[in-house]
Amino acid sequence: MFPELTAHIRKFTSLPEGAEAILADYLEVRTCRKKDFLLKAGQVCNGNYFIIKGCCRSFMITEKDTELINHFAIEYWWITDYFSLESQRPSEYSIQAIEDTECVVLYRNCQDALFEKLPELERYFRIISQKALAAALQRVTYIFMHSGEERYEHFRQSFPEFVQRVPQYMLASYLGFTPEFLSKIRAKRNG
Amino acid sequence: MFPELTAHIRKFTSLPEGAEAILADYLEVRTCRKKDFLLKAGQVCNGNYFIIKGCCRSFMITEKDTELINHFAIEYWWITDYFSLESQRPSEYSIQAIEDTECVVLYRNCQDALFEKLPELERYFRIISQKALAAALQRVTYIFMHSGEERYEHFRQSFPEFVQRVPQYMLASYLGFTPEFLSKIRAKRNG
DNA sequence: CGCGACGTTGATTTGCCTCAACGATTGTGG
DNA sequence: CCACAATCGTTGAGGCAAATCAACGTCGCG
Repeated sequence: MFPELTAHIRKFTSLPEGAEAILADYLEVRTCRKKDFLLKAGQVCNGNYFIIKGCCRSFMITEKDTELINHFAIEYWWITDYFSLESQRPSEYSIQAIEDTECVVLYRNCQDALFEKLPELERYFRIISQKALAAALQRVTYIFMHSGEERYEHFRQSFPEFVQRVPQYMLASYLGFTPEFLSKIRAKRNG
Repeated sequence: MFPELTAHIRKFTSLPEGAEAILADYLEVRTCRKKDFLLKAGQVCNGNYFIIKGCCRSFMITEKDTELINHFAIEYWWITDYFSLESQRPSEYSIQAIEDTECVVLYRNCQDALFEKLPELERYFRIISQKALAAALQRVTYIFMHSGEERYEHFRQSFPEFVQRVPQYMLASYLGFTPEFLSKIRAKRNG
């Protein structure tokens, strides 16, 4: 049913016979077009989204009315706001497709029942959350240790294909500086 | 056996009869004095530490030979390096007590067996990891949205008692600026 | 075609760092 | 118990990375 997702789960834990059928009962596929929102700031987040094809971003609006991207997700990544999802309080973030996107949704109101039927998923989400947490902590230290130019260079070398997929102003936002500054970095490299 | 820990677990999930006895089989208490290391950079991290009393920090050494703190933990917080713990590869971080500290240790080589006996712990660690992940992502956006002065002010108001517990140069490191700069912020507030 | 979104470039400003010198406090060995 | 060193915090001068603001070129799309 969801071959990409089950393959991803099996990277981290085993699944019993018949797991696919159970997953099919509790998960949904959702498609959305570029610029559609999976979550709008102010709403309660009610789903966790696993990208099969496409690309999404999570961002918030700053006091100065500019967007600040705190997360991208491409194929085989989950994206959600865990704060809002678990507390069921309004989210400060929006999640938006930046390409036409197809994803598997685990809705919050199905989650507990699914975990009861398939306890291996607790383990799966524990492991990927711990990995994501380690990466997020690492990101903070990386930000403090390196200049904007170094961060861009590092990101470009780590995800060369991804840099082509998103507009520059989004990259700049994710990396924590202005589009003008990114433009100047690029000019210097090529000059 | 570990009343602080079981109370913490029960905040997030239920525990069966006899859970305390099982936990007692798999967990250890460890005490260490100020400046002792729970993990040194270069070693493989083999435990996850739940602080009962005291305070620890996790930090790395930058290229310029200065410390960069990426995490504090006080009473009822877990601290570890999940990257090293799960991959069993050498850690880039050190974890050190900054007060005399007493903690409960879950060693990596006991973890799987314990989770098998007490599957509720998978759920517990999933939930607290997701919360910590949300907080870490939030921290990045907060860093990008606010000046050093605003970050200090926000931290001070959020954790007034904690600001008293740690030396200023550690706070400055955690907040991502120099001790000199923190000193100037404080001078301005009091002036 | 014309408008809005995106990227570029330059001039100016600013938040924070670096370096250096100097008190205050702590702790440690003689 | 004192002397001295090490650690920690403060203050000031000068410098740099990156922001801000503004103007302009280009492309895609309704």
